[in-house]
Amino acid sequence: MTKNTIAEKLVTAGIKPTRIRVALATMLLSGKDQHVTADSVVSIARQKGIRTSVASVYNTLNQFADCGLLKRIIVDHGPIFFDTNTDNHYHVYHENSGTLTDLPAETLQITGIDEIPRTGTITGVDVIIRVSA
Amino acid sequence: MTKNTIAEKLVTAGIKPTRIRVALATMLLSGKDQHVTADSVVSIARQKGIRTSVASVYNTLNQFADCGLLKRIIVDHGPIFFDTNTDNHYHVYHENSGTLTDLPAETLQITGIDEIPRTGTITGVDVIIRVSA
DNA sequence: GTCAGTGCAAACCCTTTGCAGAAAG
DNA sequence: CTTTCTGCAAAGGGTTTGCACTGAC
Repeated sequence: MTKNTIAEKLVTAGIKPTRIRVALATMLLSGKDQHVTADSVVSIARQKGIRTSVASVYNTLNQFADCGLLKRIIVDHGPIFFDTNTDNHYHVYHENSGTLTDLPAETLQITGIDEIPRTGTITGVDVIIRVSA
Repeated sequence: MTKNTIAEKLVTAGIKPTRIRVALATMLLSGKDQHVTADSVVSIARQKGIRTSVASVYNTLNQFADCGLLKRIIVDHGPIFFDTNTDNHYHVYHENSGTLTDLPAETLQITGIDEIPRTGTITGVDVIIRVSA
């Protein structure tokens, strides 16, 4: 049942629901919001008995991100975080632990974005609040 | 004259004004605001006849950033940008060209930061508006 | 049987590090 | 002379790529 809706979600996003894609989508897209790295996904997948590789995980995560099922978050030059919450929202980065937490869009009010000088369309507004203990 | 004030600026920041440090500081801190990468600094420096190496440029830029003379900007997994404008401000990232432009702090009004749930102190608020042609 | 998907290993880019030589006081 | 700085080359971390194998229709 869940598997069906996950597979459908992939099809709707324009991705063929293959074995690992469904496996990773089930891991990532059917539970609660989480921030994962490619490495953590490989570990979790293997714990669950899913046989896969780093390359396939990167391929899959990038496909998911490219079609809007995941959001990429860049906080520093370390690993890229993938956010399963694709709603418009912001992030708090805890520098000591290297972890992220979500900040719902309502928490911050940002005005003036429409007035910025630009050519083209805005594809994203990334806000990261860095905190240190 | 300029050299003296640059050297003094380094001393004030707690850095001993050595040959490349003064050379790079002169390149970066005495003109107008710019966004550079380690690689671009090496190129520019060599064009100006300054003999240096990638390692020294990284060392120097990191020292400058650590003591507040430059700001690091992370936009993606590519090279780190160093911003010579250390005032509180935000950025527009032009995805097609891979370039950054500044957005003065007054351009955006962000309210609600004080109310976010956190432990510790806020060490930075990074805002990157991504635009694509 | 065909063709996309997968996994391994190697390549890749950017950054940092180890160490010997150079420079500054 | 001593100590720090510099530069080269090698190592390092994270991601992507090339290519043969697998698996689904």
